[in-house]
Amino acid sequence: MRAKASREPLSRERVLTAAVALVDADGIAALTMRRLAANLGVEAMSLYYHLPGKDALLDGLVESVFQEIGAAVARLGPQDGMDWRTRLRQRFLAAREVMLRHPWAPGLMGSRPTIPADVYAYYDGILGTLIEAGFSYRIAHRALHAFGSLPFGFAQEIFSPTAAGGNLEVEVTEAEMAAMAESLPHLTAMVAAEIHDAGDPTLGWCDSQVEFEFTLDLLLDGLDRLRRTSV
Amino acid sequence: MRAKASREPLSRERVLTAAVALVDADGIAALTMRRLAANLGVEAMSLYYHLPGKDALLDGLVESVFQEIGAAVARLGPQDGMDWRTRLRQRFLAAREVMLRHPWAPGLMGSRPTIPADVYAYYDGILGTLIEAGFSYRIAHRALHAFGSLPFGFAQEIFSPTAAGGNLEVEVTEAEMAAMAESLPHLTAMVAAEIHDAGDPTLGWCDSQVEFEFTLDLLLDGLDRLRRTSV
DNA sequence: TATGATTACCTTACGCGGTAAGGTGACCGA
DNA sequence: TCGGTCACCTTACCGCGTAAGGTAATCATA
Repeated sequence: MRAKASREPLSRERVLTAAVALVDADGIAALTMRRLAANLGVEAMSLYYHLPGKDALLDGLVESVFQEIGAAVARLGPQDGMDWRTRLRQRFLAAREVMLRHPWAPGLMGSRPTIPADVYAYYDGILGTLIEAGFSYRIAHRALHAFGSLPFGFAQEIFSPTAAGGNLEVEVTEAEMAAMAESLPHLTAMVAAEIHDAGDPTLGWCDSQVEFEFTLDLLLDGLDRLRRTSV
Repeated sequence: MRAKASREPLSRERVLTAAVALVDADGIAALTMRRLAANLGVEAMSLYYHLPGKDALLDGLVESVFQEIGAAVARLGPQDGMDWRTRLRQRFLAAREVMLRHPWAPGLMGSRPTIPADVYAYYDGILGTLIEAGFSYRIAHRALHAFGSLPFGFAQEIFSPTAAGGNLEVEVTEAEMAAMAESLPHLTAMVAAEIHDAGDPTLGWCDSQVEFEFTLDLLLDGLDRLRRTSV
């Protein structure tokens, strides 16, 4: 603790923390060098002393999220006795909780051209679990692909209203409803059958915890069956 | 055919066609109003007569891709005799061929806040196939979510090098390789076991036709099993 | 045939974005 | 004491999307 720290000096870490806070609060579009600097009580160009540029800032954001996932997974503790399904399930669900705190993360990750080093380590752990469970490398490799974005705690929905903060509330008149029922008979029937009474606003469009776990288990079941038949 | 068309007039369609061509050639980042206009032999502001703005242009790009998918699916012809699995499989694979022609499309779709109307119609067809096959609306609904991006012909990979045209060729020294083997034992073992000798450059990272079909069949198998047991 | 409206495109200009270049003062080891 | 490094700032540039308004050709109508 400094005696008279008239202002705490900047650092890559402080910049990234502020950036995460800014994006959590106002969305990814609000993240500009000038605005981030202002939030830190500094001029825009000062950020360049700690980060090479905007791209590095975005990469740093992704890095932060993965560190948060890493910490969440670490908090699960040792999982020696568990079977592979439970272990992967816990991992993915832990990651999901992190993503729910940062709805902008999926979209950002998808738009980044580089893969953070942490991700490789993360995947290595998943792969280790699969191999240990008796999967061949070939099947394990395909399993990783099949999982897609589940290891990161979200099911990738193509159009995620959260991305741009768009309003989900679409106003539908009665006439439009009737037209919809005609042109989209199955969808309207499904909505009617499900009613799908709102509730938990989660990640993407309609991506609730239930959907997430359904997909997860569907894949885990299928893989387990493969494992038992083909060794 | 006009007698002396000194210059074919612009139109929303012509603009979108040029935009698709531009993005196919130079990537999504190269799509600016000025550059697109220049390609059409016109000033930037002239585009605004045919499109409200850049967002509408991007929406138009997505729309174009979906129309291409629609056309590809239509070319499959009537599928009356087929079972549901084959029908969905054909649909998804047809969509995939379109996506392979436009590698920028997945990323663009993911970043758009709105859902084109065509998509609803497309999903309605898929849903109809599922219901006809005997699925309940509940399971069919979950199946739609489980499919994720497969109906659009791509498996969503989190980090797609195609998005920003990043170079995949990572140079790895021998020392780095050794360090990797230590920190990522399973991944290096898998790569060694698979060798995975390059070949077909497709959509995302390592997303080859084989991976795509593996995931697809894994989900279809799992759903079929659900269908037989629960109904 | 004259004229006013409409169409399709252009000119100018603004604010905001990232960032290159180069300063400036505080601190620090020699 | 004094050069050097550190941490931050000032200024400026270019490219972006686009608001506001202009203009020439075309067309409908009287």
